[in-house]
Amino acid sequence: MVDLAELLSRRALDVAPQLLGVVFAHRSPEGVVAVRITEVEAYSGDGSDPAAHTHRGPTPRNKVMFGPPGTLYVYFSYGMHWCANVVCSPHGSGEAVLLRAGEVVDGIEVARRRRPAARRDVDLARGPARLTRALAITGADNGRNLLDPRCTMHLSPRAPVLEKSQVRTGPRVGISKAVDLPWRFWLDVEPTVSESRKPRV
DNA sequence: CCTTTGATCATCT
DNA sequence: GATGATCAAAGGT
Repeated sequence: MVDLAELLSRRALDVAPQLLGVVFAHRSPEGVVAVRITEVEAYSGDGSDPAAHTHRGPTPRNKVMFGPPGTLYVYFSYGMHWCANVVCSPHGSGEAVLLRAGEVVDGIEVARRRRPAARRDVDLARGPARLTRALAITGADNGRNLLDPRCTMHLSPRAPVLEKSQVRTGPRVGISKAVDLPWRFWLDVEPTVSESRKPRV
């Protein structure tokens, strides 16, 4: 429905729900793995979001988050995991959307090999670090731009039309500041989003 | 189903 | 020196 470059030219809070249903594909020597995004979180760079990595200004780690829209911001978490964000607009504002979960829609055999601990296929990319592992995203990919046609990773150029009732919102996960802001978005009736993380309304 | 705990280290204070 | 945008295994209910 919406052109990708145009979509990413908006604020993270607007971009986040519109990334739901978009397919993230990564081709590598092992083959292509593609994931349909089912859960995201917005991190705002306007100073209103103390949970954002950019809240205290640029550092060596977060500098790519201040880059142009479409940049992939990948950071190392809890001493062993990678998590991936898509940088939003305006350029330099430090806004991004964290990719939290998805459904593997292509390359499932490769994804299973990368995620041997997953007991069920819905667990392959359920969780931000599981998603990066299924897609083989690491710190080496930090700073790549998804809008660059030469990039081995890309988002499907058009987002699907979603029923408004399909998009749910709630608090973000795993943070200690701004815990009440409802800036997490996910697709309802989604087995790739943990039931315990779907607050009742 | 749920809760607890260990793993493991870059980053920032 | 403490924290953290996490995960998986283990044990309890």
